[in-house]
Amino acid sequence: MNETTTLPKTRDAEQSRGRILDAAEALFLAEGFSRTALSRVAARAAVPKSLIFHYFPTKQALWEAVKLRRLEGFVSRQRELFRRGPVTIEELVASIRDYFALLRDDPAFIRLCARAGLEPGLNCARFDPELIGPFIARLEEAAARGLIRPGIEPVYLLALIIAAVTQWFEARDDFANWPGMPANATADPAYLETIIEVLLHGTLATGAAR
Amino acid sequence: MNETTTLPKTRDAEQSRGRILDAAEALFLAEGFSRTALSRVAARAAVPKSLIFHYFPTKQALWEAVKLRRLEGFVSRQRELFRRGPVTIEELVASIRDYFALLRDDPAFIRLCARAGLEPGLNCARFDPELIGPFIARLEEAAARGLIRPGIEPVYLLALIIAAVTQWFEARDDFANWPGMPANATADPAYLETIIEVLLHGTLATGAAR
DNA sequence: GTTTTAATTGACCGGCCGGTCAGTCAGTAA
DNA sequence: TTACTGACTGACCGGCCGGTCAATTAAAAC
Repeated sequence: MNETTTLPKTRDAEQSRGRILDAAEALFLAEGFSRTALSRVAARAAVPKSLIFHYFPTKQALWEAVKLRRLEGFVSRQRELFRRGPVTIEELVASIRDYFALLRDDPAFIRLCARAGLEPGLNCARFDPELIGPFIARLEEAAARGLIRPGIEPVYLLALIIAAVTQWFEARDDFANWPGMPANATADPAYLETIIEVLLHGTLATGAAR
Repeated sequence: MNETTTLPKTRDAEQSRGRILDAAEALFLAEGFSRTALSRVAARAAVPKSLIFHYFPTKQALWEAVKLRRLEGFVSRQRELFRRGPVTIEELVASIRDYFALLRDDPAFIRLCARAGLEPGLNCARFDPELIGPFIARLEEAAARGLIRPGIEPVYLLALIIAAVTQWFEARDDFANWPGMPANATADPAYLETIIEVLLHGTLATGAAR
């Protein structure tokens, strides 16, 4: 009967705020912004609804806060990953693997990107130009060194790489219905190896193949 | 003053239904399902709100009808396109070009896929297994004939191709912000040619390159 | 011309939901 | 003790929105 044991007895603003954000993130990602009633967010966070308005002026602001929190984590990891662009073939391959793992290990982020992309304003899928710029520059450098076959523009090559990885996770459930497509656990690495194989052989100048 | 001239005086069920579907599609795609009030759909279609319920039992049913109508058109064209899988290299390239053009010329469909993909139920991006099956079979045939380099599984290759094309249009606006990325009109064909180049050279067995 | 059918209309409703507000309560510093 | 701050609460509201209904009218069937 006494359910107050689960509730935090001590007043802890940070924790309360965090609980609200957790609940909101879960519900927003599961059912979308408009279909999530703040009353349900409050229920899930085990706080009265009005407490939400104590921390966030409006429902929209709560959504922004949710996005911001997720985005910060992702961007920092992404930045870490992309800071040094690839110079050698091995580094290029490693970058692809890292990015693949980044998305694979954070499935909620994919859904958040998809939801956010439909709305005006912040778009999580967007890479910072400062982030993507150096990466492209390194690719152009590699092209100048004759590593990449002439005629292949680095911008589009990078777009292709990112598209190949991103779309895999966005449409994984569709692909899963294809005849001959195994379960995720085995399809993930198989797809990764395949695209690396294709991209490398399709990109590298003849003679530079590993 | 007299604005009834724009309204259809004659009773035409099919036309009324069509107007409602048109208005609903435009608003649903622009703002999403939950955020679109039926009153606004009615206003845009220039019919009383209750007429919507004459044709569609519920708001959800209206959304399903919108999806179905778009999907039918797309699927029939897609089916037409994919019926005969590629046998020669030229046909494979032609398939990629066709699919690219299909998405490029129907931007609303992309957004519909994105919106629908977030909801349980019908998923537009999904290809029929009966549609994808023969296509994969042809690719496997080509692999058996030694046209495709060994070690490349046709399932993943096809996933890569579709991912490359689909994601380009889903994230075009993000890519547009990259340094060195031209406007859509010029980026579209350039990207298409690049991915064809990469995919072909990455896929074909040595000696089979065009 | 009469009957039947179906398209069309506007008035109306009940419930839900974002947001408000007037306060209470727990910690804290003097 | 007291005064004060800010976290916290629950009751409440106004409006919007999906959905209903009874009535009306144009077309079709006879």
